[in-house]
Amino acid sequence: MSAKGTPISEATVNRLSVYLRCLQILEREGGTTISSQEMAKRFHLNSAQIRKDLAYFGTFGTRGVGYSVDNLKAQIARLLKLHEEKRVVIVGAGHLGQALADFQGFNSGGFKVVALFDIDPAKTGKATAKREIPILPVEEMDALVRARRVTLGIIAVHPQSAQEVYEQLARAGVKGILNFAPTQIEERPSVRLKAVDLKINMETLSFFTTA
Amino acid sequence: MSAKGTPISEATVNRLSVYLRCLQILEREGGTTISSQEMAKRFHLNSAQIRKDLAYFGTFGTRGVGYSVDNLKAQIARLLKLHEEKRVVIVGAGHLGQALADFQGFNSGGFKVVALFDIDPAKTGKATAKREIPILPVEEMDALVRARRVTLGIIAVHPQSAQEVYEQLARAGVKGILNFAPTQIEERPSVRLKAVDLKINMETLSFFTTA
DNA sequence: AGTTGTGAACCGATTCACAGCG
DNA sequence: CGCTGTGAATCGGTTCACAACT
Repeated sequence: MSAKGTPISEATVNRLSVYLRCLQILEREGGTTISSQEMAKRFHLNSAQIRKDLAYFGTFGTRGVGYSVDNLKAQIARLLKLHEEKRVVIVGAGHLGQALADFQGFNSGGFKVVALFDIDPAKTGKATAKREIPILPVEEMDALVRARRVTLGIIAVHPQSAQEVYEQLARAGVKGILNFAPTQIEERPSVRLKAVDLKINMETLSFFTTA
Repeated sequence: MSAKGTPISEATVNRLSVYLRCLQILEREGGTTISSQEMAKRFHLNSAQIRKDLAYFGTFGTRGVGYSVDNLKAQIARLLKLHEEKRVVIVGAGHLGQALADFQGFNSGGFKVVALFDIDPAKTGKATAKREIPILPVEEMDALVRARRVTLGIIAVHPQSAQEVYEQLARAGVKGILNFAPTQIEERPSVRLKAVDLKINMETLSFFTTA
């Protein structure tokens, strides 16, 4: 069963990403084969859930043996569409935007940050410290997104500008947007939005904190 | 029913935080009373869910009328334990750590970042740009956490050091930790851990992105 | 009349347990 | 024999729909 039968939940996809990371660790350790059981024990996961998550997408294991680390890693990367480089732009070149631009996780394993944008002329014309990613004026965003076929955008601006930046990114043609501004964005159907709301995370942590 | 009957889910608590933000907007607009119905429509929520979420904690509304914006805001803030200032330390004074230290959301509404820590002597001894939060050597962390009764910690270091920082923060006595390092941390029961895994978020976004 | 607070129904996701296969 | 893949059972969270109340 290769894809279109079941609607895949976000929880399942998050776990695929976790599995991918586990497999990378196993590979670095020289492992070649792993069972769902072993993997579950090693990384505090549930073996039935691993098997079920994978089964949504196909059959990747060998009964009586387990999974080939190498192969499963490649398969999951393909499922997550990380097999070919996805280009990313970030809007907002404050500390957060610069941190994200230089973040290893956004510049490896299928992602590449091609530019940062800002309205402040004091920030533009430079490049980030670590990876020397260019910081450009927002006016150039649309053209660059089209020219470089950028598919992902990150919003790292103040909440007041987040909606406007969302529209601009959507118009330019990105397919997915990660929003770090602590505000609710009015969505368009054509662009997938995912919010990383730090304030909500912090407040939830506060709740579960016992005196 | 004030608290101990039902185990509250993280999803419910996340929504409390959302409700709080909505109420702040309503208050700024001068609203004094709101029904779950109106609030749901205004902010794309579900009215039954609002009522049920609140009902886990008590009865806050008036039948036939709705909720007092002011009162409900105060009640939710209390539930989230934001009624008195919670102090926060951040470990890792890279761009991410500095962005978080100066983030408005971590310096208002019940939170206050008291210090950033780093091992790099080139970074310590200074302060952040916007809020002038002091950057100190990690050796001073334990003492400061104890002295200032810091209850929350944020890990903004490289994944290799995350586990060690977790232990240090736990030993110093913080009650909750937000982890930004893209790695699985081995937890202690005494400290609540919440991970904000940017790589996983990005990969999940990639999955749901249609070519 | 209008809205809350809530038991019941529903729905999706997780876990169990085993048949099927290597 | 061991492990995968999966239907069935279970669990938890969301939504419905209405009785209770102002």
